[in-house]
Amino acid sequence: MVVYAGQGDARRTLALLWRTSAPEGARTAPGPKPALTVDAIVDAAIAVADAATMDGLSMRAVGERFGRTAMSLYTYVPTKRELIDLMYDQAHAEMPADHDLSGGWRVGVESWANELRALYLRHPWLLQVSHARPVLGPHEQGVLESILRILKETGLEPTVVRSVVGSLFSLVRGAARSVVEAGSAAGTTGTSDAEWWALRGSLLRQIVPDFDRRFPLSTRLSAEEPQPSSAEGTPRWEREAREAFTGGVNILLDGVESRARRRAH
Amino acid sequence: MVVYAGQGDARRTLALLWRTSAPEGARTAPGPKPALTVDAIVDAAIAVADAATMDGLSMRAVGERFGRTAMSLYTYVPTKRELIDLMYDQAHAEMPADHDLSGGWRVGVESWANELRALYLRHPWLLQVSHARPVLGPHEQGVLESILRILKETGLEPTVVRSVVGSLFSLVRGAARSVVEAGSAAGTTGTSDAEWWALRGSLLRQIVPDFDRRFPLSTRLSAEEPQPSSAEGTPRWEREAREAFTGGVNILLDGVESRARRRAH
DNA sequence: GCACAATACCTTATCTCGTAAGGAGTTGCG
DNA sequence: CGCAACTCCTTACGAGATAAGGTATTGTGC
Repeated sequence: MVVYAGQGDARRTLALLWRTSAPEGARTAPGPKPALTVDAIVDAAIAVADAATMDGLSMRAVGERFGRTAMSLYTYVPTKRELIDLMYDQAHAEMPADHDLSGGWRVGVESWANELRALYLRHPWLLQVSHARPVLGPHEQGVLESILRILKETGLEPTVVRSVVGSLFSLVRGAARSVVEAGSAAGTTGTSDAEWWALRGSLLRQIVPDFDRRFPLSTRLSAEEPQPSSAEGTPRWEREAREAFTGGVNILLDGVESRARRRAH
Repeated sequence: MVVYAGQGDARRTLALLWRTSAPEGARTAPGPKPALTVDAIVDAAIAVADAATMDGLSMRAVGERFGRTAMSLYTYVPTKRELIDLMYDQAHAEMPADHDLSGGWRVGVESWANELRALYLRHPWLLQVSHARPVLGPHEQGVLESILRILKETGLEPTVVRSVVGSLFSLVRGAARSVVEAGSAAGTTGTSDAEWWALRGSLLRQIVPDFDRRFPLSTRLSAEEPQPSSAEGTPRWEREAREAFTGGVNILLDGVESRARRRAH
């Protein structure tokens, strides 16, 4: 009845994350065998969140995937929060464990970043997982270890590595966020993104007639966007967002490279 | 009864954001005068969110600040979502409009980034505002205009400017996020951050005995953290986080500078 | 001054959530 | 066989957003 706040929770959560509960097949406890597994529940929850966004993720919805009630899940998972932590970590399992370093660390970093970005785009709800505390699960940890393995090649000192890793995570999350936002904005109203922006723009101009005067640089910047007439393949904003992202990563890596060179005489 | 989804909402929201409703004092409508204003409600909501985090932000809680019911707010604001958008934009009004450029663009960018980071730390709930669609309010726009004014000095082409701006926002948000997380993690359990990490670490080592072997680089990196024995002033993680942030910004700006130089022959 | 209509605010009700409490059926072990 | 552990269910509660509709207030036209 009493919830062991903090300590007890942390231990239980960590045990779940690292799946250190089942002692390898030996089942000697009475009572019905569990019909579900934590893994199955986590997968189902991920499917729900992928399909219906984070708002649609309710314990009832997850339970329904198994023809069960919401309450049945509480046998496997203490609260919804822990379930979300598990989902978060599980999603990171999709990242490849090893990165090809034959092309040099710079190529490695770029591919790591692109893969992480793609992961976030596949599971946009990841961006809404509010890390009130670090998750510390195996797969999240694996992603960290991956980038460290790549950056080891640079020979940079730990302080710089920490900065770079943090910056890379920020860039990836930020980039993914803006794509997801643009996509969902377009998706909600049913209009294409071009239409949506046009509508939004004309509305803005209508409501704020002196916009151009008040924000000349913003206006100029968006006016200077390349406007390819063709509308084939991936949407324009998606390509643009990707370019802005790789551009940002590249600028950062320029900085990293100059430091690495400086260090190596 | 029918909500004009998308279009109607967008217009109403934009009108609220830019406060283009009151025609300057001329009130000729019958009925009781409004006792509240949108501004007052937004300020109250910000106060609630500052004090009680985003979870504590309920329409009831905001209404109570005026001795009113939750429903009374709906006269001023269509839904909670719009209220949050208004809060988001209003908070950005705290950013200074002009930045001193006498120290050069590099100093300007750094101070802009630091101020934005400080804003996020003052209002951590900003990080939880899920931009299902861009807000496009005047103050958010002002912040964008500010950084563009600073970056204009670099003379870089628009594509690069876009990348840099996006990267800066990502870095700031990411950095703020990690500080907020660390702080709330320490705050929730009542333990200090040092204790919290120690506890977490020993728990991890207990539950995952082969952690060091599986994640050698992560282990080494955190072992190499500077461990000042003194515990005075700001917490260690806070200073560290700040250093990692300014470090990241600096690395990025190194990249920007090299491009700016390259461009200027 | 008075009826009317617009308006602000309230009460009530609905629906959705997470999850506490307390069964009821299931199953391995002594 | 009976106990005890275990899974899953029904029911219930309280909190939240917000729809519907009622009531009181107040400026305008007669």
